[in-house]
Amino acid sequence: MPRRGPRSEGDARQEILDSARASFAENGYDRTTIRGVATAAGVDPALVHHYFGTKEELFTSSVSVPISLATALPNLISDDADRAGEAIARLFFSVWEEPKARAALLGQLRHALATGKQPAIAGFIAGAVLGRVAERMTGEDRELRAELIASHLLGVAILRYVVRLEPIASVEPEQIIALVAPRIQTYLS
Amino acid sequence: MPRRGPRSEGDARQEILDSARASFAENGYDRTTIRGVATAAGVDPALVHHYFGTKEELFTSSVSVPISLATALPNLISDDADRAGEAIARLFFSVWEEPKARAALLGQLRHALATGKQPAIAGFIAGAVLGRVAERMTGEDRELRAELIASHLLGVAILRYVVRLEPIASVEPEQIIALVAPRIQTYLS
DNA sequence: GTACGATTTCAACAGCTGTTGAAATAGGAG
DNA sequence: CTCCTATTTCAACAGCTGTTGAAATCGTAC
Repeated sequence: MPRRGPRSEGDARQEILDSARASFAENGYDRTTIRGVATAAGVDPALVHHYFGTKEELFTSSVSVPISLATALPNLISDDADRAGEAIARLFFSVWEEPKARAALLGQLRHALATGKQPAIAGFIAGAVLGRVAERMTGEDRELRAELIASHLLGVAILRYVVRLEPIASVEPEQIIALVAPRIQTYLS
Repeated sequence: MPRRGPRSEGDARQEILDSARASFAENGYDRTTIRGVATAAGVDPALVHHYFGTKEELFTSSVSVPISLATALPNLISDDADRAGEAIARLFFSVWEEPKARAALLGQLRHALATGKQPAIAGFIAGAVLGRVAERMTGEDRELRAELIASHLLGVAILRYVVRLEPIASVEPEQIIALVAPRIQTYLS
């Protein structure tokens, strides 16, 4: 079945993307090398530059996986206000426990933490999550309380997925949800 | 007044230490270069290696500032159990709001996050803080609840001092304490 | 003054990095 | 077969990195 363009398109390309995503998540941005990614993918370093341009573009391409967070969040709060905290916590883990999304989020998180610049993480956390949550909140210090919710979940993600501190790293998500959800709930109202 | 050894000891040495601490806190470990530290201190790069050995040793020397956390924590919990959450939050900010300690902690935090290895941050967070807190706690999941307290404070530190997300970055510490302390308190008992 | 030790600098090494341009290879279209 | 295009590799560049050893500078003791 002949087609226009390369027949095996996306073969080596996909392997490069997967290797890059894994390395960015595991080693962080600075310690990820083009040569390392190429070797892990079994190709020449120049091929990485051929498909994706610079290292920063490779990073953007590899950690950009569709996250259903932004669209799902508003419903959580408006639907059942009493269990919104639990719903947020559950959604948080449903995303982070998926291997591919976890690797992508780890890459973005470590990159934002390494550079320390707002644009990277502002569009990541603030834009996608915080804004949606704060919109539906009421009372004083809406934005600050929304950021406190984010800070708690962010800290959990770091201790569990980056630092892998025990026992929080190996415990079942439900056990964490049961503990965190009530505290999130008190921030919401 | 002649003394044995160099009379101006600790002059350039101290400037190197300060420049290194500032750079590790501002740029992280990987993006901190010996040449950059030397230039900021107004000395030759070789002098940095003369006083401190390798880059890792320079890092250890510059971010090791005495933190009063470990000794102060046990008292906080045993003394007034009802306000232990507030006391912990207040102690947390009393350390982080001091510029020199903040720079040192930022350096250690970014280093631990960049490498992702447990030894660095395990001895830092788990050893110094979590152990002391968990010791005084009662009930089920002591360690997990202690780590959840740590995760919240860790997230606050990252959003406020690393990412500098508004409004949490510019708000008065007391305002954050007033909101965070009650949630910490519920984790304790 | 000379001598000596600490402080500081010069110059350079070997290694790794991102990146690039040209060359080689493949596999289907005509 | 030949041609063409896409895929892939080779070889190398320029730059920055941590690190080192020898040389120079400085201040004090004698």
